[in-house]
Amino acid sequence: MKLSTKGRYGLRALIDLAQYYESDPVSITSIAARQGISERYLEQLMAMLKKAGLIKSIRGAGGGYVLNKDPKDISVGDVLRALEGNLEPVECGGLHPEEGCSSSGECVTKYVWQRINDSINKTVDEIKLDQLVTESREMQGGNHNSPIKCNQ
Amino acid sequence: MKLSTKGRYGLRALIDLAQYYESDPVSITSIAARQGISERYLEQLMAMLKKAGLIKSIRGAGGGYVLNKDPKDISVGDVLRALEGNLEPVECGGLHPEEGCSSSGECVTKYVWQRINDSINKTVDEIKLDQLVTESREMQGGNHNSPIKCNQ
DNA sequence: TTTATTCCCTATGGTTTTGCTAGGATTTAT
DNA sequence: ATAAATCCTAGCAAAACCATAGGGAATAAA
Repeated sequence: MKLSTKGRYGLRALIDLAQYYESDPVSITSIAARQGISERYLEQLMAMLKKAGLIKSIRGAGGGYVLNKDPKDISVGDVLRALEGNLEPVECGGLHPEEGCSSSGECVTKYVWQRINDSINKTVDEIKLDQLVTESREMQGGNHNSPIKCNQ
Repeated sequence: MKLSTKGRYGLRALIDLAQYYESDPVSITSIAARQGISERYLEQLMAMLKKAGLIKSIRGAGGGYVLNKDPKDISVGDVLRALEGNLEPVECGGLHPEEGCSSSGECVTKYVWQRINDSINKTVDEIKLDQLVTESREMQGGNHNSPIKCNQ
């Protein structure tokens, strides 16, 4: 029941990127340095986010990544699902009739999984990147320039 | 971001057990047979549930397990946490000051993880075993005696 | 045109977790 | 005694996780 480093690092990277929305492309090297993440690993995460249409890339010197949408139109859910697959702790066949769960009719836990799945998706979809950028700017009003050492 | 078989099987087992609340002890063998779970594996799950104080055991012939509390006082959260550890997808140091996250001050994602954690815990704590037992009885009003083949 | 910078793609390997299986000990009703 | 149960520990194969690594291709600047 844990979110992997994909989701954790990836969200941090995308919040970082969102701070530069509508300015020059941001390189993996710079994001990795600020966030304390392996460049090579971050590459793979960025590829997934690109594939999901959340960011686009500019190749060559001076290139990097930029957001593909306004930060207010990207939810934490979009980011995490792009990196982790669906966020549902239980993929119950009974919830998706087409997958045909043989005991869907007499299954009680089905409703439990449904409620958990819904609550997670609702929660992450309510939070948009622009809110996080704002909060981040407020925090960094002070003058602490220390690099982020947080492992989350 | 998946619930392991511990949580899935264990919850089913405990709902099963809750159907026999205030009657004779129920053996692992019978629960395992009804739920289609390995006996030997279920043993280990029951040990965890016992350690958490949710059930108690009666040893020897004719023994088995019984709930240790009224089903209305056991939440799905109690069961899942007993089996999976905490249900928080991200254990962020910044949320538990005593663990001392060095970048807690400037960390934005902290609030994201907090909201996800809270929503999951809230959801699972709202659902009590007695509700599930009731729902289960309503479903089985029909005459479908088929064994459960659901893998959840 | 050359060179440095940057993203792109694929493969590989160590570590940890998961999902059991197994053996044998202990307790209790008959 | 015997059978029916729980209890306790160990072990292991498969999968998932978390990177690391090598080389290629595109682009911009010198």
